[in-house]
Amino acid sequence: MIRDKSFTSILMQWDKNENHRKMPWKGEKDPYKVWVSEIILQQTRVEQGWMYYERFLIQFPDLISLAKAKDDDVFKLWEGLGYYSRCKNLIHTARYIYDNYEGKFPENYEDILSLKGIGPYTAAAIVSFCFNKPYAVLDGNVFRVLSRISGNSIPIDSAEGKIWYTKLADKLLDKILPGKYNQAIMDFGATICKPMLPLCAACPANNICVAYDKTMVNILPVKEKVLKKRIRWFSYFIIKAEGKVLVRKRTENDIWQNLFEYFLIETPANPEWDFSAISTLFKTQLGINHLTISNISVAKPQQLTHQLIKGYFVHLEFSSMPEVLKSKNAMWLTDTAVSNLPFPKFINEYFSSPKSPPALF
DNA sequence: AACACGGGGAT
DNA sequence: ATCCCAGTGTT
Repeated sequence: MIRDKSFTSILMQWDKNENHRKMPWKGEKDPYKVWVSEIILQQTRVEQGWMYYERFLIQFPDLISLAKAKDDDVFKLWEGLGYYSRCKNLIHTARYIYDNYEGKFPENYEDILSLKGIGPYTAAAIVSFCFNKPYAVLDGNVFRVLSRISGNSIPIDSAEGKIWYTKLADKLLDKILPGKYNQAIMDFGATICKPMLPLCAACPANNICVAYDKTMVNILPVKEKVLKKRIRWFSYFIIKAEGKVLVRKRTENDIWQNLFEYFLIETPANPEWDFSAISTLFKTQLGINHLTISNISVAKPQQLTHQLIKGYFVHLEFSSMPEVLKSKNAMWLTDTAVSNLPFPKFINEYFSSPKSPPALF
């Protein structure tokens, strides 16, 4: 077992003298801003979230402005950041605090933990950073640092591991300066005790680090869960009629919930569309005699955490809006209206990347 | 307890 | 290719 006190004092000493990491939200005490930063940073690299944080606070500088915002405007700011349920919960919780706490962010750990989108990590971060309360954060950085200094190979994603690391984190927390300590251990994990190629030779804690002593640094922390992946085939039909295009909001319980998309046909395998097959499909399904396919492109595949999305983009032109395409969430919109809506990267990529020449069959 | 949820950067 | 990132909600 490691000598608890020494790690804490080593870390605080390192933070005071050698930690030069700077971030826009560091030292922030406004719980609204800290909350926004922590939600943005969930499972997201600091560098990736940085600009999103700054843009978010310009448009929604306080909780009131967020509570009164339109959903799609907030999602537009979140566009491209991923994990869109974070955005949904952010809106929901802003309105909840506005309605139930008179717009003032709660300061009690349990109250904060009960809010949608806020789990143990984010609640601990908010109360320690803003109110200096003694709650230890436990994120990917902390798991890694604690696993290595203790030399523990219990999987960090097992139930047993979570309990064990929670206890150790609570024990090592600096109870006088919990906010400083929490910030320090995450900075330390991000800059010294990195996942790959950690800077062990320069590490101020290498003399008490069990993993370093036993040359186990490269195998810790241990994870037990293996990611399952699947391929999905999305064929998008960009259907235009009377100067407008068919768009719908993704409301189903699936990826990209609350983002928008074009008319989608998902197939269990590569559909290998060609002009004739698509024409037949639409003529039979829609009872339409005439349609024009102006273009078919192969989509750039997109790798998500559990899924690989592949597919096609097909442009169709109708002389008038087909009745059968007026479904529940479907809307016919102008290009201007469409440009203000949030879309998945899979779709934005298609429109932003040069397609010369179009990848035809 | 197991699983889904995005996108990007490093190795 | 693979891993992992200032995790959380759902089933």
